Amino acid sequence: MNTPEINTWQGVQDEVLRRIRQRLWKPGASIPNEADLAVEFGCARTTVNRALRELAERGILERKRRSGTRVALHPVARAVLTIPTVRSEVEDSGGQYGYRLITRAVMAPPPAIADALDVAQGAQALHIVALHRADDAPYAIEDRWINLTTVPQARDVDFAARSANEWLLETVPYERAILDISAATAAAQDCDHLGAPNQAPVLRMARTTWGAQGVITHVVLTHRPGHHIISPIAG
Amino acid sequence: MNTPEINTWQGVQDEVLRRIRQRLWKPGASIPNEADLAVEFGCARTTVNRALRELAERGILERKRRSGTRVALHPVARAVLTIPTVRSEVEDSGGQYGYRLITRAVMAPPPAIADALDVAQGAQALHIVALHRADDAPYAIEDRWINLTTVPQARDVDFAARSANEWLLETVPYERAILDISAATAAAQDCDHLGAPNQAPVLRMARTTWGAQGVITHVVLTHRPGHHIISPIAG
DNA sequence: TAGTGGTCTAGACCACTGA
DNA sequence: CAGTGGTCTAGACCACTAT
Repeated sequence: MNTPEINTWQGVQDEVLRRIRQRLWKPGASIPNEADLAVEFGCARTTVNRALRELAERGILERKRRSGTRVALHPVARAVLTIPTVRSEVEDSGGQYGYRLITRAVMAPPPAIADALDVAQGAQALHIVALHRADDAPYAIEDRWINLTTVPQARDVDFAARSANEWLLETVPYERAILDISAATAAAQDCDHLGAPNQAPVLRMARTTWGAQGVITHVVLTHRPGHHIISPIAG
Repeated sequence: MNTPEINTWQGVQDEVLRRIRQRLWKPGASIPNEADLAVEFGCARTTVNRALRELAERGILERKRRSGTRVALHPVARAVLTIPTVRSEVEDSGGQYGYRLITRAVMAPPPAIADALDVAQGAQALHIVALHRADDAPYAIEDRWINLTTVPQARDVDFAARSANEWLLETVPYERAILDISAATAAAQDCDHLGAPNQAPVLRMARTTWGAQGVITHVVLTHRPGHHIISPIAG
């Protein structure tokens, strides 16, 4: 059997995926080592390595030194959520974006927020509530606390025209964040702003963001009822 | 100024990230080309390439042939949600997993489901409702439709002991899927099974899965009230 | 200890694309 | 047309780990 040469990493990856999907290589089973595959495909080991490394990162293969490469028994599906700014989320779906500041105040946050911001109880922080609109309809409410210890310059910014998110992205480099998605019943005040019926179920996305100095901000986005987060899952 | 040699791709990546975060390389600005960086760091261009390629995949850099590499102006944050089986989700958090089949029937799905499954209106499909438990408390309700055209062997499986998800993962190779997260009010029946108060807000995760032959299954997981999806966001 | 994947190197050719 | 990133190659050494 004369297999034609496969000498691109994409080609190798496709062929490996095919063998896995057609169960020529079964879940849990070992596959040939890189050197052997390189010989079989007629390419360099580097090329095989790149193909297999990516599949391992996707969770489709499991690799260990010395013991070799196996087809993952229970591949863990991964959904990559892109978290755009609300502005680009609205504009990318063809809507007209609008922004309105509702309140802005320097005050001591409630204990749960102080905890999330990693500041002392009673210390002051900047609290911002704003409404995002799409095509003149309410889209989401942003309830944000900014840590004035790590981002002191926020004290001098009025966020009347621009969302704090965009300002922060440009001003303060962040290193990592945590996203927390949950369902909740819209508070009476939120219903007002969102024009939603009382007690409507809404999607909440809370995000805490860290920079080099510590927590930068904690924000809760409450979307209008009926909002969906849709994302592809790689196979 | 004698920069010490950086000759690992991780080292190059760290150094590049440092320069971006410290604004030595500003958002939107071009950075030196691969060959120059390789000379500066005292390593091979391949090494620089791997470091920069990964940063581009993460959305931190934007690369184009001929015009070079720039620091992304609006880096798009990405959250990688791992979608485990409910079993491992429960067990990994230290709980005791339980499963109970509620109903199993071959029947014609409602139009919306027939559409999602990509089968003709009136065609039969396998409908399964099951309850997942954690430590003897209800955890989530699974409402699943399986396409009997693409997965005919499901007709002969009773899903009394094992969740359909686990059976499908082992039996039918899938190629891609779409995830849809939303908030809803628990239906009266769901409240019964989940032991939840009426009208409680719940998180819904709907998933449609494709294999080589077309749609395999469409499943809606309704989590108990108070469920959170938590995920890191890479910076 | 030996076999596997992880990585680096130096060089090469190619594909794309802006000037 | 020329400069950039994208990729492949052949070879090498190393880190880890099952035996």
